[in-house]
Amino acid sequence: MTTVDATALRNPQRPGPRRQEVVAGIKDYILRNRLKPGDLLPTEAELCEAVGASRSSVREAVKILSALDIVEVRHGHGTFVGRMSLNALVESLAFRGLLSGEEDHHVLGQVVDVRQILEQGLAADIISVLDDEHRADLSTLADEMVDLASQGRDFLEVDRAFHLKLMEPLGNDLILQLTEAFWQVQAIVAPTLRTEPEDRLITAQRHRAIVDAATAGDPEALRSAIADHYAPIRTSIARAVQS
Amino acid sequence: MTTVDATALRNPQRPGPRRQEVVAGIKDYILRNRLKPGDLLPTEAELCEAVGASRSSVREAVKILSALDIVEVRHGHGTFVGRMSLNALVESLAFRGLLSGEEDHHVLGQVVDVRQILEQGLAADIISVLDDEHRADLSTLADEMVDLASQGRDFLEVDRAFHLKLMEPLGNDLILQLTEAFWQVQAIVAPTLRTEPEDRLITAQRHRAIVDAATAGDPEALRSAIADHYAPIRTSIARAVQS
DNA sequence: AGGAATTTGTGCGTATGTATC
DNA sequence: AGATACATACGCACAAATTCC
Repeated sequence: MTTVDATALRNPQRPGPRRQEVVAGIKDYILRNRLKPGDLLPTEAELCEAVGASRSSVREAVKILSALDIVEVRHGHGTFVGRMSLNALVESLAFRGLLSGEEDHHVLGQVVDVRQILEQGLAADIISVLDDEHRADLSTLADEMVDLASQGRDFLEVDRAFHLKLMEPLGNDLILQLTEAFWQVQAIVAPTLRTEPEDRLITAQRHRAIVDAATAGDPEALRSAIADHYAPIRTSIARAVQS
Repeated sequence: MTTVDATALRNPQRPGPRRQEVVAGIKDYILRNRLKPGDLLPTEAELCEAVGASRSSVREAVKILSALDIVEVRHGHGTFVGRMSLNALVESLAFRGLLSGEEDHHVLGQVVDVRQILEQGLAADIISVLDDEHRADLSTLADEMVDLASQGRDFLEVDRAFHLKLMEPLGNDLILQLTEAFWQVQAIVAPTLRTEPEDRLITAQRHRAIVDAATAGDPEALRSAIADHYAPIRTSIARAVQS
């Protein structure tokens, strides 16, 4: 036998375009066989035979599924079930932001809004699940950010780690991935703004304030600290819109 | 002349796979020419010539971009700039939910968590921007839901309209689209649960309570009403996990 | 109404690059 | 290092859908 049984893929006559039948067929195949991320799929040739379509159609369908991270293609190796990450959300939103940017940065502003809403909305939960270890980690990250910022260096990766660490103890993968996704969108779109070095230092220090408020256990103070943390980029956006 | 000038697409030697160069090239083309959603792109043949790739590669690249709704292909008509909706998020998340479902519904649970967090996190803002017209609309929708539920009929579309209406006055397109996206994911994944008719009636009535709390202008009461509204589906999920 | 032109959709054959054993 | 299996890329021919004359 080959890699897997590919005969369970055939689906009766569906009206739509060929390529979309293949997309649905591959999805059905994954569901029917209870495949998990990382599992191997049939080869292109086997998929062709199974669904009765040509390589072109199968390839285009696989490309659509890979764009959604439903499958993952490794050149010369095979096609595997993907991790269904939110990369597609990042790609789509980031491009929308780049397209609307350059003049009016309203998409970037909306992303900042959502990030703030999520973190503020979770303030009470964050406090209630925060333990000493996470608090220490956050504190270290905040200190690193202030150090880097005071040296005039950027602290992108530390900032990313901080916001992920803040959400981590909640134990909700989706929230973690949304946090990551919106952070990435902002990281891609924000460079179209010119940011003042002073603002960067202020932003770094505001992370320190977030840790302090969380440590104090005051949800209202934490919500304020989070809002303050996003204030510099909001003013940057407002400044860019005026000019 | 043809549709547009396609000669501004060429991009010098990039290391990656051919198809990905084409993806980047088409993105650059859209950005460089400041195209907006709905604008026409060059034909496949023109794109091939512009980027120096074969039609197969161009087509696969276009399919990737169409999966992200960055472009939209209309058979026999042409390729256009897409609306960059969050369909990709829905597809990816919904499939993840279907894959994890059938036994443990933890993805569905996380989606419910996020929906609740967003609505609760925005409770105060919702109250502060709510005007009489929106309140009346929400009230009508809630009544419709109770009517339908008491007749044993489903009220999917009304439910969708209600949650969108709740977010609408905030004036943030992204929040609106995220609300829509998560609602759709839940609508796709939730049918793998068997829901009791009683729960549906209770859910309908809880929308009435949300409107009342928002009208009263009490943020804390609104947050409670929102949490209560998601309680039935949470118990359905918990019940399914046990069995 | 009808048919030609344009554009995307599909199928197939072949050659090449790449990873694994 | 060689062999095998696989995805990648290219080019052409024809089908299907849409538009326009």
